[in-house]
Amino acid sequence: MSEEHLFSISELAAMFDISSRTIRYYEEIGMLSSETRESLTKQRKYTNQERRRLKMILRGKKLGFSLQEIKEMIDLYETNPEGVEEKKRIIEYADRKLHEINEQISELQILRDEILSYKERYLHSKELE
Amino acid sequence: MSEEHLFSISELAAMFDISSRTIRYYEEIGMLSSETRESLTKQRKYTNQERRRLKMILRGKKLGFSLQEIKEMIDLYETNPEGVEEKKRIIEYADRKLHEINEQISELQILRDEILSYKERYLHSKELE
DNA sequence: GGTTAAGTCTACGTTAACGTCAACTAGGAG
DNA sequence: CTCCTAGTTGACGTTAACGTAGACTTAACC
Repeated sequence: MSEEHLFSISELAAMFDISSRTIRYYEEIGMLSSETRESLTKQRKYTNQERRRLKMILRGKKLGFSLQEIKEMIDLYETNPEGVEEKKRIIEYADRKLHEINEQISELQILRDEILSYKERYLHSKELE
Repeated sequence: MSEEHLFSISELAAMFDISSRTIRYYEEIGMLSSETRESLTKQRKYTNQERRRLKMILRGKKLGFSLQEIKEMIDLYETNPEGVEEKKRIIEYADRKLHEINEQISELQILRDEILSYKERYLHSKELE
């Protein structure tokens, strides 16, 4: 519809501060598709859709998930399921992930509080100043 | 002081559901010390202190930190610093980590909300039932 | 006293997630 | 036409975080 801007590989790389190789690697393992190749040049072109996908991947990485886990999540996210069985499977997967994430959040909060109280104890020991 | 129970390597491994090799590896790279070796047998023995250290390492891993990052944090945690300069350095490090952790928490919350709303949309599409 | 269990050390193997390099192509800029 | 830039496809290299296998020791059990 809209005049969709297409990104080159190095544009995307610069945008997210990663290497082109990384992007090609994600394609290699099926996490990104460069549907749109400049037919003559064979150069990869990325849509906004693909850019968002990449962003999701990188967020996942920042959160400590492996590329495989991220792939599962995104694939699920983009599949629309056939039949009740698969729907159930997806819901269960989502619930498992939600549980994981909640645990991760509360452990991070604990860690944060530990660091905070450590820092406080630390600031109040003025022997050296 | 107290009759401290000493753990064997496989006790610890079972306790945290990891391999003995993993524990030896952590020692190899200086993240764990088996101070106390059974002098005759040369077998590693771990104190409660070491057990807690291991627990911290595994928590760090669950949260997506690399062993190196975890090492830095724990080392800092267990160092008591010499001089004002080092104190400042440690406080700054703590603040950076706190910032990182807060970001990670809020990104996880966003991810959680996304999954939740995805799941909701999903549950309310009854076409297939 | 022979076997089994638990541990030790050395050392090579493995997987994920890229880095790096070489050889090639296609499109402008001068 | 020549050079430069940006991109392409192999293919081999690298690092973290262990796995695995072999050869040996010590304690324990029958």
